[in-house]
This record gives sequence, structure tokens and C-alpha cells, in this order.
Amino acid sequence: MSPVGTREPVTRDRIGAAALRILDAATDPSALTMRSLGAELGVQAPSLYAHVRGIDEVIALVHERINGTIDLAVLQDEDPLRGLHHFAHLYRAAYGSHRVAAAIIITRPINADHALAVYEEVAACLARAGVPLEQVMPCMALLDTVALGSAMEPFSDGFVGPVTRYQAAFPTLAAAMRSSDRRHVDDRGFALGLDAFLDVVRSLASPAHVSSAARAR
Amino acid sequence: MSPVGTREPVTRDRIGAAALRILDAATDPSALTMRSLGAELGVQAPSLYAHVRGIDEVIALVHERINGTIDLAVLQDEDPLRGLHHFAHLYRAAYGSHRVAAAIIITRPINADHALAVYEEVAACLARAGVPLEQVMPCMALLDTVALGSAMEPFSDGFVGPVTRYQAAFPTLAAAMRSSDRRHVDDRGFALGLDAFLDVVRSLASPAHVSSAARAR
DNA sequence: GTCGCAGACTAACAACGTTAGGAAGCGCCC
DNA sequence: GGGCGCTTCCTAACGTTGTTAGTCTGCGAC
Repeated sequence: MSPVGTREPVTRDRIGAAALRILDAATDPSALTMRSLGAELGVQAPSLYAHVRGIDEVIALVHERINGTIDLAVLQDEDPLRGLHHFAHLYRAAYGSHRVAAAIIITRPINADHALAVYEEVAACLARAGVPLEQVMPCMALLDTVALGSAMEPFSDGFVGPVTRYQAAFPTLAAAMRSSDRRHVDDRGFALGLDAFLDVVRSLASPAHVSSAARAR
Repeated sequence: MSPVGTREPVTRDRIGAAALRILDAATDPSALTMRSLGAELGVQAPSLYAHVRGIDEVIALVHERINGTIDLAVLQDEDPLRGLHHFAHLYRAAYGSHRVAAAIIITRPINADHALAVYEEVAACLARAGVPLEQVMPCMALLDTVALGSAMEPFSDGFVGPVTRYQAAFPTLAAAMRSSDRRHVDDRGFALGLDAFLDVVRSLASPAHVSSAARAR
């Protein structure tokens, strides 16, 4: 099309940025295709394979890009619990502003180093907080669940159609929906989950295991 | 192929069962296609459109099938908290044994009546437990997150490759992974999350809001 | 100048969801 | 009993997806 040199050259960095741009503007993950990505960069789809192994790697670039916006330094707080609290908010904010991307990423296996680096820092912070080593992985699984889940949870926009449709058959559900600002359901759910998570960490860190979270089950 | 009458006729019920069978045997959601589904039923793909509007409806049938295995009666327990505890285990067990299906379902909007019926019962149980109406939706979002998230969380099999690969760059992570039976990480994460969830419900139900989960934020 | 190379291109393949239109068996009604 | 119609399947095809192969083009180096 346009001669070489008149447009920005394609790079892995620009590919990641363009892919994220497409996903942010979309309501459906299927909006990201090699062809739409090429179009966004002013290039034909097959040209992308010179820079990227395939669409999986494109998604990994997006993953990396989002993770890169999280400031891991907050985990170095002298109070590890405060650091975790701060980090969880950044973590969730990062994915909450890229919900469509989050929906793709959450269902994929973790193997890229940039993702592992995040977990390394979180694991170290949990250990510093006093969580026994054999409980560190479960704790991270819970944190991931609470933060990522609430970022992509279909609750906020998942119940399609007007509330009145549910009124007759599902009265309690309809009443509950009317009582909550729909846009804040996920935020509130995350806040509840985060505080609960920190309670869990607190109880795992204290050798007495005093909280009911440790007592039950 | 084989003449009509010599094989079981295709029904919506058999479609749902076959789709779930395919997903259970697969490691990748992409294994479920109209063609593979047709083959599983001894029929060509386009024939399915006589019974089903499209692949979205096939997935809805799977969703319905899994939800149908959950015994909602446990939510009628005279102690609502015990009922929620029991339900959460059934909920998570149902999706934990269909992880690939869960990964598809969790990213889709909720509109089918069978799914809404589950939420209606949970909402009623939360209300009976004393949770204020405007907190019911956030609570359900959290429960969904904890139960479904831990069912499809890529943590259990998401870190690909041997631990030794992470040893050098990510020591704490590697140590944590060696300390946990990988197959139990998600289970333990769910148990922690469930207890934390019940603590949240308890604190929201008591007018004093004594727990730190209610105090914070 | 022309050689080489990076980076784009066009053409094509297999597989996907889906639509259109035709054939084969079954029940029913005249 | 013979034809009608309905259900249920079929084959053929379209557009779109990810991806591979092979070609052309413009730039720098010798």
C-alpha cells in the first residue's frame, strides 16, 4: 500500500499496543484477529508473522503490556499487608480497565516470564507477611481469583435486558438488582473480597490461627 | 450415512450431553466445534441447526446441564450460613469437574432462566441470612468469583514446565511451588476463599459490622 | 551497479460457523 | 392405497479465521 518509510515500522511493541487498542474498543474478544490487527497497523495480516509467532504471542504481548502498568514497588512496603492491599488495587485496576483483554488472558496458562515476575514479588511479600510457605500458592490463587475475577466477572453487564424481565420469576434477584448501582456491584464485590483476603493472610500469618477463617473447615 | 431409525435421534438433550463429553475430554475449549459435535452424534454439522440456533445455544445447554447437577435444596437449610457453605461446595464441585466448560461459560453473559434461577435462590438465602438487600449483588459477585474462579483458575496447571525452570529467576515462587501439592492449590485456595466469604456474610448480617472486612474501606 | 536482506506483499489452504436447498423416511387423510 | 406434508438428515457452498509459501520491493554495503 503506502510505500515503506512513510509509515511507522511494525514492531513487537506497536503490535501489542494496537492489539490492546482493538480489545479496549471492542465488546467481544473476537474483535481481535490477525487481519484486524494488521489493518490497525496499516499492514496485511501475514506481515505480522515476521515479528510474532502467531496470535497466541500477540495475546502474550497484551498480557505483558497490562502487567507492565502495575507498579511492583508497592509490595516493598515495610508493612507487607499494606503492600498487598495496595498491590491488589493496582492489579485489579490494571485489568478492570481492560476487561475484554482480561477475559482472554484469564483463561490461558501462565508461562511468560513477565507474569512469573509478578507472582514472584507477591510470593515474597506473602512470605514476608508471615504466611507459611505451603500456604503461599493457595493464597496467590485466591488473590488472583478475587482480583481478576471481579475485573472480568460478567455480573456488571452480564444480566441482559431490563430488570422487569426478571421481576415475576425471580423477585429477590430483581429486588437486589434494583437496590444496587449495577456499575458498582463488581467494585463492591472486589472490596469485600480484598478485605476478606487480607483477613485470611492475617490469620495464616499468626501462629495461633485465631480467626474464624482458619477455624472453620 | 446410516439410515434413520437405526441410531438414536438427535435431541437437545443429547446435544448438551455430547458437547459436555467433548469438553470434558479436551484440554482446550476450541475442541468443541459444530463439526466435532456432529461427529460425536453420528451426524453432519448442519443437521444440528434443526435443533439449536447456533453454537451459543449449545454452550447454553452445557451451562444448563452443569447447573442442573447442583442441588438447590441445600439453600433451604434452617441455618442460612450452613446452607451457603453447603451450596458453595456443590457449586464449585459442579464446575471443578468440568473445567474446560467452566472457562467458556465464565466469560459469557448470563441470560438463561436456569442460571437466573440459581442466583434467585442464592439471593433469597443471603437475604434470609440478614445481608442488606443492597449488599446482596456484591456478595453474589464475590461468591461467583471465588467458586468459579478457583474451578477454572489456571494456577493448578497454568505454570508450565518443571519447577527448576523458575528456580534461578524466581526463588520464592519456586520454593512455594515445591511446598504445595500442585493439585491441591486450587482446592485450598477455594477453601480459604469460602471461609473468607462466609466471614463477609456474617459481618454484613450483623448490624454492628464488627469484622475488619466491614470496617476497612 | 548489483548483491543481499529485511520487510512488506499476494495467493492459497484447512478449519470454523452458518445458510440454502434437496432427498429419504414416517404418519395421515382422502 | 396413493399422494401430501412434516421431520430429519444430507450435500454444497459462502464468508471469515489462523497460518504457510513464495514473490516483489526498496534500502544499504561493497
